Amino acid sequence: MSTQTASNSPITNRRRGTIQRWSRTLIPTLREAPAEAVNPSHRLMLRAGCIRQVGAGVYEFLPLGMRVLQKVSQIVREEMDAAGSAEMLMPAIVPLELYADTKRDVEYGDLLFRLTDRHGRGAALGPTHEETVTEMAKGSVSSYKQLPLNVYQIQTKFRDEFRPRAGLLRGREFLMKDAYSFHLSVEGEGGLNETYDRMYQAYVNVFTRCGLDFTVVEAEAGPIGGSASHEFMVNADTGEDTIMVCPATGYAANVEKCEIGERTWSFDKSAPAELTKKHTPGMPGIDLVAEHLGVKPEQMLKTIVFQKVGGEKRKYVLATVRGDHDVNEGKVRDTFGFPVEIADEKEAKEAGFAIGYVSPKMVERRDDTLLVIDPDATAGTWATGADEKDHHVTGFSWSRDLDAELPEQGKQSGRIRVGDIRNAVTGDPSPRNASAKLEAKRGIEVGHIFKLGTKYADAFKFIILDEKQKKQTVIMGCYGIGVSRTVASSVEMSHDDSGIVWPIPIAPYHVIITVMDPDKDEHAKVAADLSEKLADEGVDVIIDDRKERPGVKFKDADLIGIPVRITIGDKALADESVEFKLRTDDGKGRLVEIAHVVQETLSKLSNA
RNA sequence: CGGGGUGUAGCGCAGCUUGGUAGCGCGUCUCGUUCGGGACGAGAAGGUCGGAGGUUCAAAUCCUCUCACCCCGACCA
Repeated sequence: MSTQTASNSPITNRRRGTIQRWSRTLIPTLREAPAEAVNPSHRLMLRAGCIRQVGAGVYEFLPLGMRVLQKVSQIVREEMDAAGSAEMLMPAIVPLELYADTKRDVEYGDLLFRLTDRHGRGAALGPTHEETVTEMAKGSVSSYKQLPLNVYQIQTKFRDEFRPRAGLLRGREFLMKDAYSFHLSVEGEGGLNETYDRMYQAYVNVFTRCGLDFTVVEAEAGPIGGSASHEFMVNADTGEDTIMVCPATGYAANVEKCEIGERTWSFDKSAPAELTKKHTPGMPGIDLVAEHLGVKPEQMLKTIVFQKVGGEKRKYVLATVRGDHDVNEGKVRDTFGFPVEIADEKEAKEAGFAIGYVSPKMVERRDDTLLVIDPDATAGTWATGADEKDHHVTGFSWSRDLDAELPEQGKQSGRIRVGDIRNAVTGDPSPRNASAKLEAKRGIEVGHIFKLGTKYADAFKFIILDEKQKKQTVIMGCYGIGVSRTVASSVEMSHDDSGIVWPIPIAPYHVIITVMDPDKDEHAKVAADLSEKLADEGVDVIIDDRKERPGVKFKDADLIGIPVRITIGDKALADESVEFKLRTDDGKGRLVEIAHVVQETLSKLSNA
């Protein structure tokens, strides 16, 4: 064992590496993964002894997993500090009174873990901390001279997800970095935009340093408008999110937000087929009906009933897209400029909508109803609902069968409009380059930056005087990174049949020294000497000193994914050498003279 | 919250239909032989069969209730 202390100097950041012995830490690797683990990251992190499940969506980090979590946290910390954010720590327990003004406890609903203390006072385990930090800032920032301000914390967050899944990817308890900034202006020096751009760059730095393959996408716009929100997505086929990418321009957006390039449209006047009513019992869904009628989903119209949010009288918005497309609520909202939500089924039925069998013709029967049609759902004849339970029609033509004024290109103002209201799909024209086509990819959201504006400052009446002695509501931004999710995403992105392949910057150890025979003094001595020298250079080393057969150690080394493996055995030692192998190399590695191993390791760790 | 499924040793599973002393593989411990990609032999430890109630001479097995976990969907600042 080393007698040296962990750090060489109290004032430099030069960090001495860690030396750990496998036999003296806890890395319970498994040959078989628990049956419930389906995702690669979940399976492999369990098998590699990184984590263990304690309850639904609740995991403990064992020493190996903890080291990765710490490495990611440290990178986040360094980049946040460098970008001018100051670390702090807020409580996990948030008194319910803090939500009194924002009503987010209601908004969150069951997602909030609630608790009651012995005095009957209500509190929540913080799912995020906008309220807490706004209250904190309001109480301690009283002058414009203290702004801009940017603070962050790395802390466990709690969300009682309906359905936790995929191990660390969607847990009910997870480690998150959340930052909050405060400003008096959006533009200019010290403004929100400046900090937002710095956070954007800091996030790019963080995920690049973590060795992740990621895409920054535009996300649902914030209240201030413009490109007010970005998500950082790790590229992985197993991701839950769909992102759309334009290969020509680099434009990338979450499918929920992705624009679609210009599409031509017209209301075809030809009507080759007659309008015929068909009995389609118990078939509200597109697929069933299409099969029953013998048409393809893309020959059908899908009409979704939305209702205006707020307002005294119910106002309905019909959104019609082609049967194989999905309506995008945000785009429907933007068409008429007021927020909408899917209509309450019971209420809509009472109002006369045959939910499941609705056709666009409902717009001509009701004055309180608007209609928006996707360009791809215009020309041609269609199968659609008959506005009557268990019935559909075929041969529907807009120009022949709708007794209402249809919009024309470039001239839209009435109750019926044509516009982009659906989710983009692969092959759609890019919004930035008419001749390029969008491609869909899968991603895992690991970071999200957001311009909040005055939402929280308004709620908390966080107002301070500017230098002209004018009252200004403070403008805020918030910036999140899912730290534990980042760890899991890395495994999703980087693994093979043998196990995890950690990127060097977040690997729990940089080097594993596999000692073939720990009982042999020579083996043990070379391992000890090498590890000390590597640690002096800042390299983290684990010595596999277990009395196991070589095959077991090799398999485990691959499973836990350490980037560099140094094997100490008789054959190599006879040549004053050890075997040197990268996790990504095949075979048993090549001989490197002991005198050159440190050099070789450093060079591989810094170049790879 | 809707649909489907599973709870038996640390992990993976069989046994349940047809009630009758709780089993297999891996792992763990001991001894021996082995020792460069998850060795072999012999022996051992380890389970109130998720929990509660019921039926029965007898329940892992049948019945009722309950809890937990997983998967699909809906949901996800």
